[in-house]
Amino acid sequence: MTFDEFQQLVRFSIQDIYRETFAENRESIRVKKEKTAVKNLGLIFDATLHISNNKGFRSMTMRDLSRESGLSMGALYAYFSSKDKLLEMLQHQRRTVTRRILKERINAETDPTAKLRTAIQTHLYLSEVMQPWFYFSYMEAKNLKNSEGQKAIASELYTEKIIEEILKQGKDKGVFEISDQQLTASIIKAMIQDWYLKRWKYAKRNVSVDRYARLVLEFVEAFCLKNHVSEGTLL
Amino acid sequence: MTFDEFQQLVRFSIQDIYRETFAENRESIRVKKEKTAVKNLGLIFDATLHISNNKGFRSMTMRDLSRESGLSMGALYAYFSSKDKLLEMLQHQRRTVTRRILKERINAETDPTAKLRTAIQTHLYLSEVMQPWFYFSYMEAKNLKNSEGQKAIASELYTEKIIEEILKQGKDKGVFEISDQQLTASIIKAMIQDWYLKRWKYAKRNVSVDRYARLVLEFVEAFCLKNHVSEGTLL
DNA sequence: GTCTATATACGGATAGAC
DNA sequence: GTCTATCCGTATATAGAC
Repeated sequence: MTFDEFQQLVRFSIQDIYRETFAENRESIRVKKEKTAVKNLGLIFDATLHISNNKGFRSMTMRDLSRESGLSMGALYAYFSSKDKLLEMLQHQRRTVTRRILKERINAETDPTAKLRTAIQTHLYLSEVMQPWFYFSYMEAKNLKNSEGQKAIASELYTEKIIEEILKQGKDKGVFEISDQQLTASIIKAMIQDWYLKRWKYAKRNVSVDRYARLVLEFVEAFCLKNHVSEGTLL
Repeated sequence: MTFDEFQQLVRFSIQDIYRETFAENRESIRVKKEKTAVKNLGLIFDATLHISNNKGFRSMTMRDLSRESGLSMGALYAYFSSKDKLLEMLQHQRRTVTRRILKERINAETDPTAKLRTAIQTHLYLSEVMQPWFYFSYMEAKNLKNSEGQKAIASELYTEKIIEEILKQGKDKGVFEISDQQLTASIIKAMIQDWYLKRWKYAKRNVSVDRYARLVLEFVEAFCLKNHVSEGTLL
């Protein structure tokens, strides 16, 4: 699977996220006309991610957000009740979408090597489409209050657990040779995360997501595959 | 080299950092008695790292810092002229120490495999001793203003460059088999960083830094070493 | 539905006593 | 060298006009 194929296959757009957000928050959002609401949620989210990812969510003032989104302070509060709620909404949407698509794609595969490859690629491709969201989620996770903070931790462990399970299956079937699935899964996750955490670096160097994915897979393959012969088996 | 050996070998303590900070900022620090100043810088840095790493530097108020450090607001400003300057001091010290020790340890080795092993271990061990500092540096990098922001980026690229150079040497000597040193170095760096970025996770699971280092080395070895035979060569 | 204007509080920084 | 008290700008959030 390449990034292009992924996009054709999954066919989801950031627009869908705005629509979904509106649907899930009909009660609290004071604007009732869907078309307006979805459009403005888009402006708000885009502006929030843009400003926050440059100087931090806490440093972004409501005046900043008002200026960049083109909506007045008053109008902004028709979409969320507080700045913290806005943070929660962004975090929630990112989590929901990730889980749904990851699950969907991995379940489409059967054998461990294919599952592992798909998990890694899908996660990378997803983070490519939603890079600002993933970066934001990671960087602002610790700024969340209690219950939301718990969800952020759970989310971090969620994808790791998925990889761990796949490694375990492969080990049981005798395909993988690993001593510690959990730690191995953690490290694989770290490699995946670097893609959206250091996006600026890779962009500057013209490293495409496909090239990055290939190298991660080569790394993982070299480490996990039994009787690994140079390359190709996992790719 | 194990973590214990590293500590014996390097013999540096966080106390040294406080002393160094005082020495480098004699002019701007209004407190002139070394003993008092070093003690209070310790209290200030510890409190800043503790609070910031839990809810972000921007969210930490001077009142928070005053409470946790045990110094009054007025006293705090005898050690730095503004909250931003405090951020800069922390970033600067972390960078300086890292560079000095990394350079020192790597230059002590000659052949590429030993250099690579030492680079990875030293970085991990350093980040173990100074975990709060490394975490802070990473998370607050984007909150820095222009010139300091540039330094943060340069610092990110610095260690990566070190690894890249080692990989290149090894490739030239025919020891490593890698197609893209730069991207490989990036990924190795990502694995190293995960150790201090997800410290809470590894602590909870009782993963020691030695165990983590071993796995990273196994990963790297599996990928880089020519005619890799199961294990042992790089370890 | 969206705007402007403003209430209210909180944060960084300092003055001046001890 | 350190403290308390306070100044003043700025931030979030809302009231009320349009």
